[in-house]
Amino acid sequence: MSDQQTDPQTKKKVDKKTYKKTLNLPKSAFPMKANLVQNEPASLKRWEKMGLYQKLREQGSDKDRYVFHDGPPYANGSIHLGHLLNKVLKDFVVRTKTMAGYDVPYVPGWDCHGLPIEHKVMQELGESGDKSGGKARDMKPIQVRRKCKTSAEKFVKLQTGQMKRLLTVADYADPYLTMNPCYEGAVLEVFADLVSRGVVYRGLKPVHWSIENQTALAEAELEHYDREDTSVFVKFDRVDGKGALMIWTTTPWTLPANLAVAVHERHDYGEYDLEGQTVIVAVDLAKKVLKTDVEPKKIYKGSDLVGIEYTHPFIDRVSKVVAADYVTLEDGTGLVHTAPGHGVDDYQTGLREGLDVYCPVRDDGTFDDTAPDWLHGVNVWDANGLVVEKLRESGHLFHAEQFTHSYPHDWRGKSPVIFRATEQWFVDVNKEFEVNGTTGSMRQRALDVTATDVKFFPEWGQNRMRGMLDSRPDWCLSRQRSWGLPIPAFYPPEGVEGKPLLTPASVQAVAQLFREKGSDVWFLAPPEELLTHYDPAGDKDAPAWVKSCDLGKLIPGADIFDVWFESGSSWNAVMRQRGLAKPDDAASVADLYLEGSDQHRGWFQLSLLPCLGSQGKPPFGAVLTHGFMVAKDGRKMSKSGGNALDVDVLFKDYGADVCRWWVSGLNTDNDIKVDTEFFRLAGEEYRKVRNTVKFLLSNLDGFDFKQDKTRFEDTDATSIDAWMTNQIITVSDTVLAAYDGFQFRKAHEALFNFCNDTLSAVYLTAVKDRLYCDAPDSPRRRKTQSTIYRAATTLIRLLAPLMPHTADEAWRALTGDQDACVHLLPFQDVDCMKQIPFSKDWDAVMQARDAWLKSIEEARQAQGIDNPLDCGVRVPTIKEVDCSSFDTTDLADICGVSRFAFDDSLDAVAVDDLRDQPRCERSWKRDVTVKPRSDGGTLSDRDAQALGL
RNA sequence: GGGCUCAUAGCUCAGUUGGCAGAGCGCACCCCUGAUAAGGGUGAGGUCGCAGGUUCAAGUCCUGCUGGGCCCA
Repeated sequence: MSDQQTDPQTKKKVDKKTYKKTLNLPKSAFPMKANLVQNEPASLKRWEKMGLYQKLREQGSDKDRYVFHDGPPYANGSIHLGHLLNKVLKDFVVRTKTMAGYDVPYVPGWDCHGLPIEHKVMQELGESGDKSGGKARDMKPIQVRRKCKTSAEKFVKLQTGQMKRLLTVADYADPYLTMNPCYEGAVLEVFADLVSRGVVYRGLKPVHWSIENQTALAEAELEHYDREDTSVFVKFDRVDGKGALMIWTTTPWTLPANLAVAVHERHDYGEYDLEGQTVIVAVDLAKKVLKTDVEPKKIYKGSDLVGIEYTHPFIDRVSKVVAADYVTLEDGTGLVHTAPGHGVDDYQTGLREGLDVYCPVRDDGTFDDTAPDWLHGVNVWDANGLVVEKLRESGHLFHAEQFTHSYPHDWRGKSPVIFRATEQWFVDVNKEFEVNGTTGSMRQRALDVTATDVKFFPEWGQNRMRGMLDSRPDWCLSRQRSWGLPIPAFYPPEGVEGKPLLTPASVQAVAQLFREKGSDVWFLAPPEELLTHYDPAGDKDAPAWVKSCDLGKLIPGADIFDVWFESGSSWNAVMRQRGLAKPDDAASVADLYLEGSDQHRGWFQLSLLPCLGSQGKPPFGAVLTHGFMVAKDGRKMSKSGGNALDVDVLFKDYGADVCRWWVSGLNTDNDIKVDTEFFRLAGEEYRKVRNTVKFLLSNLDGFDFKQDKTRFEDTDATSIDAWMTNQIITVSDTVLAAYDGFQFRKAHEALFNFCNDTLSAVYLTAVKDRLYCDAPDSPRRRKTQSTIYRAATTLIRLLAPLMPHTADEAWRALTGDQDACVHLLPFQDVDCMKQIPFSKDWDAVMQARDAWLKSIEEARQAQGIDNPLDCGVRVPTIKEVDCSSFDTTDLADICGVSRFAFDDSLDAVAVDDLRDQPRCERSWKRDVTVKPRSDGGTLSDRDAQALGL
């Protein structure tokens, strides 16, 4: 623009520009645009280069330790939203406890063994076969295990990258993997402790059994196809001669193993006349079963029937009616044939009622010699017809029909499977044992610590845990698979009778070997080598046969552990082994476990039981749980439902700090609704916070806190800066208390309101005038900058656990030091700010401000005044407040007007139109001191002074 | 079917021991243009899932129901 211009319009613009150059406008290297997608990976690299995790450990060496233990996700697939939530919450804990002054080592881990990996590997190999030869089903366990290990390693690597991308701080250089030799050894040591307590036993349990492959199958190895079977209605004669009980079954071959009839205590049952005999059937099913409209002669509750005795239709045996709450009125007769050796429900009922787990069917699917003669050696499918014929002959068959239903089949052989009781290893949860001078069963100990020693967040976790402990059966530890930790049992050679070898010493011996060589050795080495560290002569617990037997003749068991036993021993395999646990005399091994609420039954309970068995105390002092992700409509989220969000896409679209900010704002106690819209909203909040931080920083340009900070005098108690300082103290106290109680949402809310309202809408808007227009080094401006500095240092540190990249970026801008790192610092100590005088009258003044603003708005609308700076206000004095001690410039600034005065004669706010008053060309205020100055401009005293006029 | 749990403004949620329904976002209207892909002000919005009950008084306590979620069966 040319200086030659003489047009008055243009000249005015030139003048404006001239004054603009004299202002102290905000200036900062901290950009408004975050560009998280590019800049977050750079932060990651910076932290890795400086060795942040190691530095924190060095700094923490003299601090109290907070023992937080990571539960291992399964090393399969990419991380999903549930992992994102879980890992971010854990990182909040790690970072807030660290900044609160604790040493918080945090070892991430992965669950590497187990069926899902083995299943997937088998499927991948199944059809085409492996290059090294042989199809999946012909592969040896060791070959399968090698494939599984490779798969687990691949996903550990993938997930590590994703978790790092979430900006979580953890010992990623040395994570724990449940398949590592030292981990495996440590699990067996826990097992050895349980063996020494006498709670490990071998018993019967029904499992899905493939007759074709003569093996147990897991749920995931089943495929369901339609199959035609004979369903039968059978009459069981009552011992008291008062008629019969009518049962229904689709598996007549299981009738030889019938040991009970189950009814529901609350259902109604009726006595009906049937072909001259009295039969009992559920009232609601009578018409369907009996195909008549007859009314019952008498009606009973199920509970009335419990205890009635009946005789087996073709075996000389008397059994009883029992109660079971799984009995429904959808199919059958409401009276359920119960064979504990052939069904899971039946088994549970049998356990409760003290029935035998009777299974007359052998591995090959044929009946053994405990079954009636006419069934010996007959396979179960052929037995169906024989049983029906037998019932028909004896008059116990009421009705039989062909019927098609969905039935489980072996996923490899495609043949139908059966339920069959097999021998498995169990932990007895009711057997009392002694440890550390206390006596009690695992169940009782678990209930006791749940009731008194362990804290639950939210509190209802306690009820949930108790309910599950109350009803849990013995823990079945064994699985018939390849990819897992072998149960180190040895069986006697053929021809030798005796219990398997499984003693504390023998388990310890194998533990030592696994530590040295890994559990693969179980599948490779001969038994005498597996027992290298074992001395039968020195083992008082060893079965007699072992002492006189060549160790090389022993038969190593083929079972592996339930993976839950492995992850449930992590308190030992990770925390104790690495010296990270609380002291031995502490009430728990770790302070905190934090997982989804599904883990009440899973990892929490299955860590609690082994730890109580081994150590006599719980693994955790507190249990923190979060809910599950659901779609926007509150429905379950799933890949197959097509409503799942991909975390990699979220990183790309929003960045980790925005995702983390979103998590911090959630109520995680219950279900969590997810939608991309919510990430967009979190992004908008993030920008608000970021921009507030930017504005703080940009008004500290050229300000050095050490040199330029201003002392507050007693008379400053009513200054706007004193008010702001008090707000800083309040938000710090609020947020730190929230962090301490894991209430991240509360911290999020307090931080957002602090940025959005306290800083942006009130304080920063009010002090803009003095920051821009006062002389750069004026005491008033320096006092405000001192306050802004205190706000920045406090706020950035409080934000650091939630948005580590952004806080770090802001911290480097604040200090001007590119090597500074906020994550090595504690939270700002605000106690020193409490020295600054503060007037309690501010509460009343700020409350009055709301009313003042409302009046100003109304007056502006009524009088057609656009700009609030064209207003002056006079307000009544506030009751119980020494109004004269307040600076009217501060009060004008918090209202955004040019003039402010208290006027005792008023009873309402008076708003004056100042448009006819001179306006300062520099500050745009219509102050009483505005007049023409020597430079030709019209300025207020303050502005003239700032310019040296 | 059972255990635990949830339902408050369009959205996300606060609502201690019963005592006049709150916040943020969004929306509407307005201002500012010296935080500018920013900033500020004002305002509208709710039969507290449904039906009973206890009480002077219920979002809050009790019972039942409906619809979600986790874990079991």
